[in-house]
Amino acid sequence: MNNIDLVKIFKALSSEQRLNIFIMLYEWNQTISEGTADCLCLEDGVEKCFTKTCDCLDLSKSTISHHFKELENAGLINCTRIGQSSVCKINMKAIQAIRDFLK
Amino acid sequence: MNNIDLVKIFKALSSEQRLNIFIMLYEWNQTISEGTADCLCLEDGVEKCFTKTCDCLDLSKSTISHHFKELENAGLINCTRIGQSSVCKINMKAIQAIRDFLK
DNA sequence: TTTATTGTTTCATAATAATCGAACTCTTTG
DNA sequence: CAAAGAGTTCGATTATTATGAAACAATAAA
Repeated sequence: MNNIDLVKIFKALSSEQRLNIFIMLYEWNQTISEGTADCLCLEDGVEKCFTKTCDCLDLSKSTISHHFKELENAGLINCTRIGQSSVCKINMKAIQAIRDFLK
Repeated sequence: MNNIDLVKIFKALSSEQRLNIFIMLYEWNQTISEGTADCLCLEDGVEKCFTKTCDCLDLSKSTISHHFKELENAGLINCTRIGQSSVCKINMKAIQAIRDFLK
């Protein structure tokens, strides 16, 4: 993990809205691994993460779609589409890279 | 450490130049704690960090001054002036906050 | 096969951030 | 005290980012 990658990660988390989105996704993923999720969970990811995020934030879906893309480009999440649902997974390697920062 | 504080930290590290500056400061601080620093070290910080940074980067000192200020505002470093020298210290609490991210 | 639903992409705009030169303050040195 | 050195602040410019409306594609439902 070189500096450029960390810059991409830090940049992705440097907007309050995107950090909010990321934290929500992270917590939803946790409820899945705990088995307490209140949603259908496909392929170990959060189902309908996009819709759920739109419900939680006062932003247009267009903007939220842009934010998802930035988180994905930074390698923080992986999103796929299953039917009409967007399924979203946290990339724990990126999290680990943050935790290893300057260690 | 709430989200806002993390946003400030991530924002401060989200520019390639500022991340470079921060990593240099971090490493200079380490040479001090190892006792291998080649400079006079005042108050457990890096002496002449500003001048040294200006020597390492192709940026105006005005711009570098702004970057220092942003790192300081984010709580990542603490700078003081001793004589003509700017003395700079890494705030390890901020580093720890990053490492604790979503833990 | 229409009609919703879900999300993406394009385009434009407003807001932020990065950068630098020049003028400035404070400190040291001659 | 004059001159030089170390950083800061101000003002302006350029580059980047955040945002949303509208058109779009893909899927599901009626």
